[in-house]
Amino acid sequence: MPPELAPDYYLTNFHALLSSVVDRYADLLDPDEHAWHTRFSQASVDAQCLYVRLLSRTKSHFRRDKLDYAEIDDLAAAAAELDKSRLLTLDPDLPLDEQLGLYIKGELFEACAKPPAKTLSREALVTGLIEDPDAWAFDPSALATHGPILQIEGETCFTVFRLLFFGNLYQDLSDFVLRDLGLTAFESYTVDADTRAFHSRDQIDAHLRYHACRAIAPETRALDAETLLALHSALPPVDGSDPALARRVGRFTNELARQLERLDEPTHALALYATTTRPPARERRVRVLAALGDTDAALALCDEIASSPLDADEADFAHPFAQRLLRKLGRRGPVPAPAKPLEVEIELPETTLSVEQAVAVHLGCDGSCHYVENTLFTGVFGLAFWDIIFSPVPGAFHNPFQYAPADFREPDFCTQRHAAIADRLDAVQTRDDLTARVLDTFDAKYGLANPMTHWPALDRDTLQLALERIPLAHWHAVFTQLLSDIASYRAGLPDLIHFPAAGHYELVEVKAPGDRLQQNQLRWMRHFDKHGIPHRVVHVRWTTDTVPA
DNA sequence: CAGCGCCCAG
DNA sequence: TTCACACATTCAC
DNA sequence: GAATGTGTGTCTCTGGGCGCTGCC
Ligand SMILES: [Mn+2]
Ligand SMILES: [Mn+2]
Repeated sequence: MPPELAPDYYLTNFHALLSSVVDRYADLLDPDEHAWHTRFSQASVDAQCLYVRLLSRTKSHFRRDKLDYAEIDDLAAAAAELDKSRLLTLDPDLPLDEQLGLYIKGELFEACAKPPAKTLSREALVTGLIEDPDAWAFDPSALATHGPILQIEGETCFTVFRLLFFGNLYQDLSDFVLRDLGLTAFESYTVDADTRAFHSRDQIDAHLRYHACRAIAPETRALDAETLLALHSALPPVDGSDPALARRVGRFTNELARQLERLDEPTHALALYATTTRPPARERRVRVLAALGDTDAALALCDEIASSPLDADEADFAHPFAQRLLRKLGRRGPVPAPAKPLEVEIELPETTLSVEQAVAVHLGCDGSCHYVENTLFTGVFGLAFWDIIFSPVPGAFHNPFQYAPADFREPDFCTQRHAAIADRLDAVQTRDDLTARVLDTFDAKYGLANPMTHWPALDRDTLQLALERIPLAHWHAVFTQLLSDIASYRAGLPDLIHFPAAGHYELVEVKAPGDRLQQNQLRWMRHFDKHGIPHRVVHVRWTTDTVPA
């Protein structure tokens, strides 16, 4: 049973957000934002309530006759007050399409003296009204009888406050509610009061510009070349001082450039890719250069990537691609095939289960077999290093609603915590050490949001069995690889873990007919080979029903 | 009137 | 604020 | 075999109301 919230819960949360931002960032707020904050603070409680209610909703315009909040006594008075303090605008001039959006289909029909057939869809009705309002003798004043329209003001100010509070724009006031209802739980790390996430107004504006660009084009697949280039030039410049923004801008740039490739604009795509180092920008540049026939440039860039790869994908890409390119020119011999993992084939009757589950059932006849994919090893990793992940490194935690430290996705996340990580690896000398730490953390932290352990997918008994069967050296080898590049190695782990009745264990990657090993799966298997971690690929062949029933 | 998608509240 | 994986298609060798 | 695109399940918290569509 969820706890009950106070009737003014949302106002309390809003105040908490505002004062946190003003306390921390007063010097970075612009005059508009200060004035907005002052006007809100001076409003009556009823007016504040109404304002926060409306600010929490997705649209910007509301019909007053549709609003009804139990805790607001005189809604009309509150609206009038907000209008006076310019936090709302009563009856704004609205473009017809936005105005029509506030009324249901029946009301729109009633506003037409000569309405079309009722079978007309809402969409067609609205389109028709916009194209030719006179055709159906549409009378806008008939809509006004439903009462005044409220337009919310100051949304952009609140956007800035949200950005400063959360560090992003996808979290909002509902995060407070979800926490207070116990629906999400965050680790109680120490929030860093001394290190600010934003250091200058320019930095804030850069984030806002990025988010504005992103908001214009949620689907880059639909855009033409001109729009893609315009969007790119509208993006804020990035330098090394704001890696979080650089990551987002880089990601978006790659998306724009990839679409330019699809539109057969390779030169423009190259230019965009060249503005970011975020993978796979360099890999895409190599491919585009190769396709354009500029082999020398492609090879040079391959060398650059190979000598300083930014992630595992880059490392795996550069050399083989360069070899293929050379071979095409007849400059080198064939590429030696990389070592192949142990592969076996089994025959199973078709089932309604997924192929992974079918094989799990089959192998489970001997001992037990579990469909864990990435969840087991990443989950144990998260538990073994839990306190280090949430350790109060300067600038890691800015608000109580983070599932991970701010720098978790940065390449230097581990180097920043290197000493603690090395100590932990050192301190875990026996399998019992590891088991105790992992299970204790599992019990103590169960359900808390975190970046590595996906609770619903992690079964405690399976976890315990894995800790009993997998030697410490193997855990170490997996942890070390994850630590080398968390983003690249958090995926690609085998589908199943098999615990035969006789003891030991084996990791099993299942492949249905037509499916093949992916790059990240091969990468892990190379690592398993190196460390003697038992694994195999099971290819399934479906039994052909030759015997009639 | 069932089914859907969207929006909202807590 | 997706992401990870499987599966389909196309092309080239 | 390589590359690309697409689909699916899983995430975000969940139940309820509303507006709309389409079928009977
Ligand atoms: Mn899988
Ligand atoms: Mn598989």
